[in-house]
Amino acid sequence: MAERRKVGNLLALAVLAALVEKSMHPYEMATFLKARGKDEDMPIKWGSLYTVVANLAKHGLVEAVESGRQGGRPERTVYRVTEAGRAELADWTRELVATPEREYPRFKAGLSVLGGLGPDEAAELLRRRLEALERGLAEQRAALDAQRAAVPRLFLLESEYELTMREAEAGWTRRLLADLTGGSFPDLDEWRRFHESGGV
Amino acid sequence: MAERRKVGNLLALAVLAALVEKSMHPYEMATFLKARGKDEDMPIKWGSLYTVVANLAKHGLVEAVESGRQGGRPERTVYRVTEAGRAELADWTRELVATPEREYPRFKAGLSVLGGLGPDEAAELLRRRLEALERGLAEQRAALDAQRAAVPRLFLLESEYELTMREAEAGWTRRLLADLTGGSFPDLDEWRRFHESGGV
DNA sequence: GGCCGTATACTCGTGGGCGAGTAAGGGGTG
DNA sequence: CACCCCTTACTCGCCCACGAGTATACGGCC
Repeated sequence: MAERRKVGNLLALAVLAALVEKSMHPYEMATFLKARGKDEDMPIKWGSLYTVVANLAKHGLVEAVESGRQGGRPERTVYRVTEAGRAELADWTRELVATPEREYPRFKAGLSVLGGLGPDEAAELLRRRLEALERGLAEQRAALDAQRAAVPRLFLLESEYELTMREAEAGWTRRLLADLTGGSFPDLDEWRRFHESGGV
Repeated sequence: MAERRKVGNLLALAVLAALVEKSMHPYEMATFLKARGKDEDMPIKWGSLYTVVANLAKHGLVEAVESGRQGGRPERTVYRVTEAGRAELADWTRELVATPEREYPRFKAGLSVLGGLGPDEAAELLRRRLEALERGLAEQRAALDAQRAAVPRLFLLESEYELTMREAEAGWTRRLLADLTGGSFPDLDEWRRFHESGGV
């Protein structure tokens, strides 16, 4: 296949996107990306920033442009995105948007081992999840509405998307819970018996 | 905070769940888990299996029970789950089910840098995603229906959940696409102009 | 009966990710 | 004017994940 991405960490995507707007030194990227709230969109670990920038440089996607020092502060290296970097950013974006990838949410892993617990505990856990989910939803909805006035929709797509997905999850959980407590879940007794005998 | 999980890799969760059913040696776990299709539920890399089992052993969650050889084959070490292992499995399951965690689907990352592309290309990419999504949905629905007859619902929850989420994603994408092509997306012209001037 | 492909069963090296550590300037306060 | 803490700006080193490699045996086919 088309050889794997030179730098796979999504933090690299954020860095490229930032450098397209303006050249920066790493620490500035961090504040810039935090201000933009990009760390809400991707699993960003700031400890990886310098490694990632170095890797981008190694592969010619960014390049050092200036390396001055101000006062006695540690030296700062300002980076600029290269043509190859722009191309990589565009290509990567295309891939991320056009190609749905198999995702592995942790909840799915949890569901797949849920049988090990009893049905009553399972229901209780789902209730807890649903509550947390609904609290979060209220917050997200409020935050989105607040931003709608100030920010163009283009920059709210991620939040819109996440909100929609969370709503779907809450809906599914609510239905499952109803089946479980309403008794319309099949083989409930078998599950309970199996667990009470094989369990702890 | 309650100190991080001893072994964090989700493959460890699958291994624990397998060993609760019966003691096994690592290679057998792999075939067992593949047969159960657990690699659909979690991002499992088989290259990590031996590392993960060793780590579980190191932390006392599983223990070696027998280490014989059959014929001239390489030595096989059979592992059994310990009491601590059972407890960890139950606790981990509870956490995964009851606590919604902030997830970072790659599509979200893609959306967050979509502005870098023009609106026309964006629409085209979304169209491609939607098509792929719908193809996948048809398959998943068929597979689920086929299993409904043979497998208790308890073991189909992960698939049900995933199906629901994918449907929600397809729905959102479809609506966004309609807004984009129907002209009801705000600031479309600004976006286009910005891109045509600042772009390549 | 010899050959080959596939299943069995691991081993190992590298490379990246990430947390924790470091160190100097600035500015506010008593 | 001395102290201290927060911000700026990185550096380092461990550890784990994972891909690629290895080695034997069994079964089937010609």
